[in-house]
Amino acid sequence: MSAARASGGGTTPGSQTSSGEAGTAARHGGAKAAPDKRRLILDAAVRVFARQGFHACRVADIADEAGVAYGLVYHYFGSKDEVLDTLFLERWQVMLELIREVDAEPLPVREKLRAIASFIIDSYSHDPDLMKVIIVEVTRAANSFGDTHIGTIRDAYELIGKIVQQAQDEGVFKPEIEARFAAMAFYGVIEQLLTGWIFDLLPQGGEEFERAKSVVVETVCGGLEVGVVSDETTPGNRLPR
Amino acid sequence: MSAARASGGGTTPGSQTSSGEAGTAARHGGAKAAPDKRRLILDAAVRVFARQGFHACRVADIADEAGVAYGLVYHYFGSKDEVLDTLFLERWQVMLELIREVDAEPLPVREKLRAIASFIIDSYSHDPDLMKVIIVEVTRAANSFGDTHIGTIRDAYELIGKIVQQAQDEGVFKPEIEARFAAMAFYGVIEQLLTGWIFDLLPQGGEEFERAKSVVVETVCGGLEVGVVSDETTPGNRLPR
DNA sequence: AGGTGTTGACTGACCAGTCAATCTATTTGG
DNA sequence: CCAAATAGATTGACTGGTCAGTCAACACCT
Repeated sequence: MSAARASGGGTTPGSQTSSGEAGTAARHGGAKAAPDKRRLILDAAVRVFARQGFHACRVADIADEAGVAYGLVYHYFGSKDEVLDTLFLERWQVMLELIREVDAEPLPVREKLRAIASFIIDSYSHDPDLMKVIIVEVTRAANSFGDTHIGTIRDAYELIGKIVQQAQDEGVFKPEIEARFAAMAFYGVIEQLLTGWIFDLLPQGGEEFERAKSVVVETVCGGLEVGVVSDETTPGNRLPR
Repeated sequence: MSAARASGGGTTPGSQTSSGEAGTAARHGGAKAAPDKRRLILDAAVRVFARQGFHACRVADIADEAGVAYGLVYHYFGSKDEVLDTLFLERWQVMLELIREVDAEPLPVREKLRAIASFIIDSYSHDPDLMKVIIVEVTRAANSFGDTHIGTIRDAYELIGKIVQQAQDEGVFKPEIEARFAAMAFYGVIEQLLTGWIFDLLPQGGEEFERAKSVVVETVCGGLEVGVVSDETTPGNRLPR
């Protein structure tokens, strides 16, 4: 939507600073090289949103966390909403790009889906707070933000759907499960795993993350590929009472 | 099977009277019971929360929608939060009950999981607004409500996990995918489908709902059952930049 | 001097929750 | 059989606090 706030600074959406405040030292010749306050505010916002939630936190909390004055937030962003918008779009755009790249390469479906799952899970592994904010405050917020960005979110589902569709055309995936549904299922498994980590319902760690990637691919592809016994004789539907 | 003896009105989605404490005035044995204002308020709240979101709506909106005075909301509920809490618990409790019942019966895993998926999807079909509110405002709200009810939510995941575990013990499901993960995957697929309907990303309707049930069971069970070749090797990792 | 970055006190709107008053039904007791 | 007493249900104006967003001034560069 509106946006256009995309700051002229050539920084690609993906190259965010990774919270690497290690280099507090001035790396810019002079002694007091001004740190990028805009970035500082964004990174602080991630932490605050993740900790308190978007609605529960005040703009002052973001400013405090970033160590800047209240008003500066409004110098760089038009509103509190815009801060969240920026965080979401910045990250989601990178993901869309990756999906498009993966899709373009000549790989078996499993590999493509694995690459996507890996990217999302690695994103979480790399910056859990950011992914938490995106999922909790945007992706699942049917009112407010989810509604605003629904188009962008949909793009991802459709791209994944295209990959599934292609696999069906090639005869690798069963045709009877609609591609759109399958895409949602695939994404749903990933998001639920992240949710499990976010809520501390599942153990976290490098090993778990790797295992999770396999779970996603195994589970979903296993159920979608042809040649598997499907003795499912569509039982009479049992409605829950 | 079916679990007919579900205490009280039953498991059918919706139409439950105020469950629990404040049954007060309602026990009018006669035909035309006085309108239960408490229930009226709860039902109105579902509509308002679904339409505007919990945070975006005012208590006055709920009162207006219910056609009662502002103060009456506080006569029946201690706070705005408590209204949402009540809605969530009321529904989630029914689901937990159903899962326990299903688990207790001697059925093949596929049937058990299908019964659970059916129940949730039928719940959505019967009262989309309520399910939207529960998913959007509670289940995925890591801060605020999600945090409050995390224990109750976890119960559901664990019960499903137990079902998967049992299937693994019986040799029906592969043992190498941890039951907890599989349970999350299963639930994730369902929730994502609901999300798709909520956001209007997937077509809705009786037929689609039935198809969805099959997708869930097919997809997840297909990937979890034994007898499938797992030629998965080499995780080619790709870190997000 | 002029521009960009930065500050934080201030304000105006908004809204959850309170409360005293009013209404309605049920019970008491005369 | 009715009136007064009691208890709960219902009303909506009001309050107290919160907070997003504004703005005038100040700092620092070129």
